[in-house]
Amino acid sequence: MASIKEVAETAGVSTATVSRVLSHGQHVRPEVRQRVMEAVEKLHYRPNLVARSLRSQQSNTIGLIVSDIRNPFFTSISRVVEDIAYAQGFTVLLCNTDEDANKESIYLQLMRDTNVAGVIFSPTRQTAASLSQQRFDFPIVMVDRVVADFEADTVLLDNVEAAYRLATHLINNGFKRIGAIFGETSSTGLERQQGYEQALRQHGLPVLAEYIKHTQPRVEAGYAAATALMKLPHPPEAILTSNSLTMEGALQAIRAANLSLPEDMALVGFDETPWTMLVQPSITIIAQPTYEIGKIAAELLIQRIADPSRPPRQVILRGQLHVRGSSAPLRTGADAPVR
Amino acid sequence: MASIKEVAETAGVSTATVSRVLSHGQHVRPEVRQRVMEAVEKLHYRPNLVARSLRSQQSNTIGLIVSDIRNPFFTSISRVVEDIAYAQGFTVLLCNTDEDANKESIYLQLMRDTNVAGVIFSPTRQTAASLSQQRFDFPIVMVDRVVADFEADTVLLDNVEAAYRLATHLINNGFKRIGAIFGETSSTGLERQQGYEQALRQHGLPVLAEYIKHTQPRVEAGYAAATALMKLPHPPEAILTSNSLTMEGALQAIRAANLSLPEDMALVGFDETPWTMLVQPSITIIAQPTYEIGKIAAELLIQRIADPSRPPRQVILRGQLHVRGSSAPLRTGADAPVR
DNA sequence: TTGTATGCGTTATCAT
DNA sequence: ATGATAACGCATACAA
Repeated sequence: MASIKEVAETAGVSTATVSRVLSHGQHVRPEVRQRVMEAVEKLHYRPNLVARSLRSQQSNTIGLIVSDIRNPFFTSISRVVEDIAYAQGFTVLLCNTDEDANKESIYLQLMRDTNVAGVIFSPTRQTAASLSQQRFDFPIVMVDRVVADFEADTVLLDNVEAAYRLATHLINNGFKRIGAIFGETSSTGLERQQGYEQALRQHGLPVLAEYIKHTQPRVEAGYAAATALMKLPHPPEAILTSNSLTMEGALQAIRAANLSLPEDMALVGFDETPWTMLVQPSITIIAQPTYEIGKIAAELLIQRIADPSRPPRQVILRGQLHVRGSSAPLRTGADAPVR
Repeated sequence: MASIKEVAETAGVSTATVSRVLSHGQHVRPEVRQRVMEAVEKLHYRPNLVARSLRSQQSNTIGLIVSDIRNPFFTSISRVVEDIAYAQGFTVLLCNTDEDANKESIYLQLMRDTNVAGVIFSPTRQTAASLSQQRFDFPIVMVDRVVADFEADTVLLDNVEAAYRLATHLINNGFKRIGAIFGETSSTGLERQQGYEQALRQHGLPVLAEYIKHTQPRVEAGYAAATALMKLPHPPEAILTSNSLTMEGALQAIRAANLSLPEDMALVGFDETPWTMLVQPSITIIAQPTYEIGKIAAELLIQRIADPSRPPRQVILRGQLHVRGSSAPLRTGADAPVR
């Protein structure tokens, strides 16, 4: 690979001039610029980004730290982030943490070592709690999850409201005993639990500890939790899940238990996935505006990279409730179907 | 951030010694090493990876270039690749190309500029055709798709065989008029078409051009193609799709047309996704060993980074046929269900 | 075993 | 407007 030095030589100028031409392009005669460009063409010269980064103390890489790219929510976020990054000349370092605080810490370290321009991060509660005591020399945008006492741009769903709406929908459709499965590792799970409890209380329904499960955001965990719920002496009539992975597990469990949806067990959850509309009945969900979330997060980050002094913003988006068959009203009395 | 120079000073040694301690750790007295380590601790020193990369002319970053991370196949591959990379001290640069040769070329350029250690690449046919005329100063492992006249480690499914098996399964179950939707941008689509045609011919069935659609690997494309197939004067009895995205679209189209699966229209395809087992009837598919594919690709790459002279390997894996309800035998005559 | 000095490929400062 | 040169942080050849 040709270096800037060789370009300078074949163009008959100094490396400084070549650099000027290629960077800002100011203060250089058109004729000289021409010669430089020709040399660049001829040698197929490409600036070495590593050297440039070392010298300029900045880079065009942004880190994306999420728990698992296979979670449809993060799959979608990742795609958008990469899109925006690409459009703005940035490149994306992908990091999966599996909700492991240790891995989060290691990746955060890596971000320092590698001199990234900034990071988009969806931290565990554990990491979120310790973040305020740390200093970073790059901006971090929090996505999906909140971090207390930490000045950072943040993009969130209004989780309390969304879960409240979801639970209220169930209640309005006649469900009274509503089990729930929340993520235990993230602030998101906590907030959604709040919304769920709010809805119950407001409608005079009891909040039962045995109806509330906390799990990792994983299919198997959802399956296990739903199974446990169904095995209760007095099982719930509906299950509310807080992410698509546990929702998937819960659906599998309901099927495995040979219960019919929604007569024997209703099911609602978060996140639009390919299958919520393909299964029958289709699943009632709160769709998160993943495109918007990712887009805003990436844009906030890139803005802050450009202007580190800009005051942090917190963007809170609203989910969209899609009412579908899995939570259809319970029919009782005369028009109830024969079981 | 403390630099190696500061560490050297506070430890009372030269930067060379610090570097030695931190790199191989050879040829240095235990006592001195101790002093250095203490200084490192005290200053919270971390080596600057950019500087290290510039100096050593290598890096710990590998590029992953795929068409779309949202394609479940690539989602899965990406996760495994990142896992293996992490375990081996590498980091992953994620690149989506949208089957766009231009974007592929840009990303390949970026890989050069950024001095990556290697790349895992799933190229379009267009790029694959021009790759043999290019030189890269980093190893590339091809995944999912073949590249002619290019010496590179490659990890593939036996696509011809898999599609052959899938089509044969349909034929054995009594389906004679089998439509198909193949990806038009990749070698994979072509190979699967071969297997499909082989199966038809071998069973004395005609290969009809109007039954074969070529599309982008996208849900909407699958929907459109399946719809076109169903609108044919003499529509097929079954549709074979070559990836999960078009399969999803095809299923939507079949539902929209109010046809019942598999009586009015059978459906089979590639790739295990959450929903193939959740929809009813569940979908017959060839499951690709995505974990294995990603793992082997990452391992081959890392091996080659360590030993560039190792002869290239081509690993061809076999898909697994999961027979499910969407391709259940056609019943005719006495035991046919009332329509 | 340890230190000195050089260079990796840029960009930026300071002359000219 | 252009060039010489230093510096970014590190690793290594060579000398001691």
